[in-house]
Amino acid sequence: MAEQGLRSTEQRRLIIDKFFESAQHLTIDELLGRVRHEDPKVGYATVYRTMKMLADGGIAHELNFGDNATRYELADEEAHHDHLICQKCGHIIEFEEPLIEELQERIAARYNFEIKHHKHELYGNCKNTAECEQRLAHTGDREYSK
Amino acid sequence: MAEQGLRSTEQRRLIIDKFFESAQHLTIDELLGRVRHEDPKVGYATVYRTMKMLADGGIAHELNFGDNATRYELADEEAHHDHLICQKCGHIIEFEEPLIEELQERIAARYNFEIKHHKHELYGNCKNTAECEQRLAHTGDREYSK
DNA sequence: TTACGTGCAAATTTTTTGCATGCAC
DNA sequence: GTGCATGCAAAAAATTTGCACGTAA
Repeated sequence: MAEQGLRSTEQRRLIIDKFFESAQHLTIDELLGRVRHEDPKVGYATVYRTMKMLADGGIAHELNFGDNATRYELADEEAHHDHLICQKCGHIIEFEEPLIEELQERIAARYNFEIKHHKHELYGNCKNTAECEQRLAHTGDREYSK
Repeated sequence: MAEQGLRSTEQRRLIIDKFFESAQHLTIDELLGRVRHEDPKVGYATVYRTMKMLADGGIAHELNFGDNATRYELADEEAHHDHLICQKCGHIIEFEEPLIEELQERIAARYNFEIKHHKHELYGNCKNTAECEQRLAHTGDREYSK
């Protein structure tokens, strides 16, 4: 695990477990909710600190979809993906498109620029309204709101 | 101008003027700085409210490049563009790439999704280090910091 | 005149920090 | 035992809001 001068504490293990096992794209609130299910005494600061740690270490990515809530997803060394975000139900779909990645590189070259990372987010609506409304209803997914 | 039940006040005129004439991508702080050059009594709230108004009206776009500072740019009915952001000097380059837009639509179709808008940001560094450092030095561009 | 806009300060919201105490090593 | 980690509460930082007063229409 993460033994680069980092301590393996009860809380960190719990937070990381919940993060790994979860359906992706959790907010701090959602994550803390799940953590507190198991140990109600864990504080916000610890979750913030732990996730920052994972993000710094490249294990997690910070996401921000414009609803003032930072989300985290598990980083995947192999493949990069981007996101479709439904603005009605909040559903997030991941996509990969090598052609776009290649075009990006071409654009960077055009402007004499070196890309370190990128963010490509498509906002809109699910066309399958039934599924969308259903997801909207059962927002018990969140499990936690202050 | 904007006569849909909106009043044309001294402050709004000043803020909008400064916004329009500026080199794009201003933060609220930068914008307020320029406004206060002319009228030191203008408050944050007015700038926030005015820019929110422009954004709602589709005249300005809100941007967020991950340094906790919302930026605004003039919206262009005609052409959509995306951004390259240098993480050293903060320089922002705009680009257009119809092929990417088309690929996006294809992706949306694949997932039965309707795109309303999107965000495509390439983060990295200027390869022309000289220009980059120079920009970094002359950050008097900001003109205002609390 | 009359309602909308402004400035100020206080309230919110999200995230970070300081510090005494606790626990991993 | 020693120092990093935690929890709490306070601090920051960005944005929003309430309210008395000003002003465009």
